[in-house]
Amino acid sequence: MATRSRPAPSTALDDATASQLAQLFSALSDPSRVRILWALSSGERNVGDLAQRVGMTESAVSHQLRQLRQLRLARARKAGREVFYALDDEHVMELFQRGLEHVRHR
Amino acid sequence: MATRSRPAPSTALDDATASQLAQLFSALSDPSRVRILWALSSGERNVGDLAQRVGMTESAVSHQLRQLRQLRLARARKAGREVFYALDDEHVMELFQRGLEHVRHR
DNA sequence: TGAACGTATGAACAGATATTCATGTATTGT
DNA sequence: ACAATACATGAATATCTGTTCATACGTTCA
Repeated sequence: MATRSRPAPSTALDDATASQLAQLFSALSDPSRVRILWALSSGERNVGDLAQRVGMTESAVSHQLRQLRQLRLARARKAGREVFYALDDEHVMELFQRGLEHVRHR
Repeated sequence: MATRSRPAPSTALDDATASQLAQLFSALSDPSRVRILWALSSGERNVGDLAQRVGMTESAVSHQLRQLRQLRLARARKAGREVFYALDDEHVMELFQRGLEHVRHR
């Protein structure tokens, strides 16, 4: 059996990249946003729907969604007077899965 | 080609788990901690060494290391008057890799 | 056109967080 | 025993962050 190799960062991490990484994880560092993103994992949702699911006011949800949009974690699609939000890519859920492994594995 | 399936959370996310997830990501949401953890990825380091590498005071590093210890992201090994820190498991670097994919992929 | 609806936005406030500074504790060397 | 070293800790402070509240904007319906 081969030795289990590390993920191997191999290279140095410059300040800018460290900040970008931190910013990304920062978007996932709040329970409300985690629940919003999780709710989006099952498909598009509009703001009111999200607000109801996560138990927040629409305003609070809207504020958080803006942040998620800016970090390209969620994207918006306008339809009439509603705005449907969706995950922008699969990375978020992958991060959640990894995170859950750590949390559950204590 | 088969349809690319989602990571599929499948189940609901209770508040406690959402908070735990958020707490984990919160530990990775600061540039200083990111750099500390990254420095640890190449092996054990003592506090002074870390402080020098990331350009922080030993006190500041020590404060952050406590947090990382409490969240089981880093562990300490005392040797004489030095304390060597190391990553507590591989999950962190896996999360960093995924995070970098997102950051670099825009 | 006017009212109702869905969402966004800005200001304000409360709570969280990172760093600094001063000090404390344990260990080593003389 | 004393001084120096390595690290930890608590308090204080400045900054950041999430929510609320009031309000504004765009859309639909009557």
